[in-house]
Amino acid sequence: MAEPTDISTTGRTGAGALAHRVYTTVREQIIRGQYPDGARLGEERISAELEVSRIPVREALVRLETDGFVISAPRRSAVVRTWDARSLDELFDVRAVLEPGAARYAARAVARGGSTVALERALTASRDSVRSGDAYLIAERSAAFHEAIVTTTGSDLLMAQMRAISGRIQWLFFRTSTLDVETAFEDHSELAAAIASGDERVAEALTFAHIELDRAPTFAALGLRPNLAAEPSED
Amino acid sequence: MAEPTDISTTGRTGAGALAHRVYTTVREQIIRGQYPDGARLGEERISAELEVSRIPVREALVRLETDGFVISAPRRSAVVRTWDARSLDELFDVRAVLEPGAARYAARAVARGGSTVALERALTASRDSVRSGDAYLIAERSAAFHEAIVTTTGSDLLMAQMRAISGRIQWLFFRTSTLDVETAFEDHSELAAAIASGDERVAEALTFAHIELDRAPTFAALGLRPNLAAEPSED
DNA sequence: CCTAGCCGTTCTGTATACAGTTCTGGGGTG
DNA sequence: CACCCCAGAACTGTATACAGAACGGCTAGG
Repeated sequence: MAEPTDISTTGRTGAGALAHRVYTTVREQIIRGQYPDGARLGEERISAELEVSRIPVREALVRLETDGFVISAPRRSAVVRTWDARSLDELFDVRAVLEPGAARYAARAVARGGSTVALERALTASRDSVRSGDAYLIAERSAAFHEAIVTTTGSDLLMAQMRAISGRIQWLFFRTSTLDVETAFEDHSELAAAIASGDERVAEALTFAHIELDRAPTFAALGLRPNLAAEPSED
Repeated sequence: MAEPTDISTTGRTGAGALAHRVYTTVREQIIRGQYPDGARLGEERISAELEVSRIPVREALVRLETDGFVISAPRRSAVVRTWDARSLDELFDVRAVLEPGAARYAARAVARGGSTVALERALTASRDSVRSGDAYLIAERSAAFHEAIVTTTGSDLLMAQMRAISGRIQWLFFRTSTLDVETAFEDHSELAAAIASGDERVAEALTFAHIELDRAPTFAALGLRPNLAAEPSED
């Protein structure tokens, strides 16, 4: 069963299908690291590769920019985004704000009779991916689980906010797939249970901890150092 | 002193200027309520009115959709968004998650030596707008103040998250300009002081209270009832 | 050998054109 | 009188075309 691709155009052939296909293709290639960091993504080249005109490519590039995969300046080619410690810290900061709050609302929604099927399905899919050992799939499903938490809140707007960073999260998970995926899955399992229990504070706290405890290992795996402006650096 | 319009294209003539102009124009018209709710925004009609081709109009409509001003389905004209109690509640939910967190990071940034000039400037501009009595200006400056809190964090990503809902906030402020703007300004003043003091918890708590205490009056001013799913409705 | 300025190439920004789909109004029928 | 069907109109999705700006290499000068 094809899950709705949320974005304006579903996967079916027809309206917006081309832009969507371009978006999906380039997005996966970037996540997989097929393009070197900072690679230029000329509209014409992409349109030639995927055999569409430049119009759908333009629309895809706009979405890729809002998703943080490329950076584009006026009159200049879009380039694959390069990540530094600061951007990564910002991502964790936003996650630390958004996801715990979402978990809180999710628990509240469950306590009020909301469904947890999305959460359970995402957890199951995540478990299967771990067993498969496919790093890309694991990253995709893991990011999808975090999205499912927000889905459980039932808020479209919160979901939109989450989607805005979900791509970055998936990218991150793929790049840090050397980390212990088993433990990560157990964390997710606990998290889902907490939300399903309906306890807002536990769900919120656990989500916050899950994210913050992942910050240091992620930086380590990427060979970066957290930009803790707290300690005055002696540069 | 033209403040940088943040988005890819600055206000200056040149690249992206047309799309930006279309975006700004239509956006203001929607906020001011020039279009009836649900009005259809045909690409061709807009392009004719503003004397540009459909291409910049398309790009503007995409941005207007992400900002929540219009809703568009494939092969159908974009329509001005109609707001209901649920969407409004979702907006307040997201604000209650995002803005307190932002205030916390803002206070932290200040405590670590970050600048508060953006905050102070926004506060001053807000005060001036209140004195002017121009409802649109008040709404604009008030929304800008909330953005300034996020600016103070120094996080581009957090700022992007805030911008995604900033338009909705401005729309809301304009529609509820019957509320006591003096009190709102005093709230903002307190908020700025709390952030400037560098106390994370106070800044966070005050922001949360400011938002939540505004929820009920906003609904009342719009003639809606909060969608408190807590109480089982007898429909 | 290195640096600065100029020119060609490449690419984006925008306009125009066409095909397919959706909406709307009128006419016909139960 | 109400409902359904159909044809024309309107609109979006996509392709192609052209103008102007940015980038890269080449040449000239120190």
